[in-house]
Amino acid sequence: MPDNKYSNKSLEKEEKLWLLVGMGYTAEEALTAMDKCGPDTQIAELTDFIYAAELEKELDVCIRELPDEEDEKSYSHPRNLEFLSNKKRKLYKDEKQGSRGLWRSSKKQECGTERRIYIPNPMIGFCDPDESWPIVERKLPEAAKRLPYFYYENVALTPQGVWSKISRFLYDIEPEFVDSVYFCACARKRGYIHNLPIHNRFPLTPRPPRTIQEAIPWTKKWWPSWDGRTTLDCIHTKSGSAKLAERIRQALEEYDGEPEPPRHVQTYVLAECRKWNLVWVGRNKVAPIEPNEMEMLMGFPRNHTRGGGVCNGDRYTALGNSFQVDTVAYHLSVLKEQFPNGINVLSLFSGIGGAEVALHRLGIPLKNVVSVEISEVNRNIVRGWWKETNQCGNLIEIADVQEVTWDKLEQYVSSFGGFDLLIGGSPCNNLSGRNRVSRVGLEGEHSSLFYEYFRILDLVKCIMG
DNA sequence: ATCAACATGAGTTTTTAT
DNA sequence: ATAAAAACTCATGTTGAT
Repeated sequence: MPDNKYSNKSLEKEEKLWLLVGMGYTAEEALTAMDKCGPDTQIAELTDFIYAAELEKELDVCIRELPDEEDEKSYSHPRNLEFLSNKKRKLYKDEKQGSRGLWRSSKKQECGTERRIYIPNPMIGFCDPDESWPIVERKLPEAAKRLPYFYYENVALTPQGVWSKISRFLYDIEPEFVDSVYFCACARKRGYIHNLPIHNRFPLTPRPPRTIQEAIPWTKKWWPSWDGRTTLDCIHTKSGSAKLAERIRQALEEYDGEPEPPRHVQTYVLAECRKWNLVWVGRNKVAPIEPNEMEMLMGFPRNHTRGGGVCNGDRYTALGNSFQVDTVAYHLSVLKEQFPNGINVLSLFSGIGGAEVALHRLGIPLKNVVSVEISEVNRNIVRGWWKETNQCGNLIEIADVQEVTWDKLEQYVSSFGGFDLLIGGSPCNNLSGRNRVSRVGLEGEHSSLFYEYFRILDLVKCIMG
């Protein structure tokens, strides 16, 4: 019986080894890395180490083959070689900065085993939100059917190979890519990996507005005819500057006497409005949407993130990082008839409680919710909501995913009989297109916390049998 | 097939204000 | 000192033309 597999220190090593082998490394590579890096090294660091070793081996091959190599496009082109050397140096100097892009592209040709993930267009997911029946039949792998229900989320448009890797970890389940613009008035292109049934889904009611004009009607008065937007782009964590709004106002005022500004001014203004999700709040006046409006668009109750010492900057950050509630609730709606007496939830990277709010709005009673969230401000928001909505169940708060250990989980499972749903989206900082500085992929400083999601899912699976 | 032009991001770093 | 505002950014996929 593998009951105590994780409970003592010497066997933690076995878990890490198993994890790394699951990631596609050889046992030899994994053992060497664990040997050299020490027993307390995190998975992301170990993968970086293996990557660096791999790269060095590749480099040696390149250098040896250089005299014969004439092809300009080859990796042994002097410029690329210089790049590789820099990269290698950088990796050894700063192990956090590991980017696997090059490794993937050169490796792919070699073995060609990486399953390609196709992102659908339109990004509608498995079901049309106006129907309860799937538009595609999906075959869930057998292993995935034996797990507790889980739901994982991240940005859809990642660097290459990220989703195929996430999918490989999460039991080869095909991601469901959905743009929340089919549920509300703002875009939100996200991928979801889950083992929930997909028949008999239903949307939250009332259905949220689907256009800017319905969602923020008072902007209609000032909306110029040449701004054809009917929906907003993705809501993110920062808002446009007042200086920009001022520049736009000045650019437009020059043409006040004319029916509309010239083409090039329209193009400039529209590009900035799209980039920063600006709306029309007065004559020639644009402004970023406000936190209350973001709450409404994202499906949260009014003032969900307001008050209790939460400043505006925190509200923008928290809301920009959150689930779109209607979208997630549509996927979770299938749980309602299965759990009429309520569910136990393990919520990782909870943020402002998008999952909890979605379940609550579906009318699914929350029995025990273990909520893991690093930000104190966000934990306060969730706790405030929990009290305000008079929840009958227990809310257990944990600050750091690393504190979620075998012992703690086993204790929860024995006290309330197991988790019915594990839900969460791991950080996308190193995956998002907004990031021009450290979009280094899944192994990045923040995004590698995905492996914590996987670790905890795997623990829950083992504990619950 | 190939290519350029275009659309689109749950961001990070530096400077300024309080 | 900390918080807000402003400045600074590019990989990736689509489209439509040769």
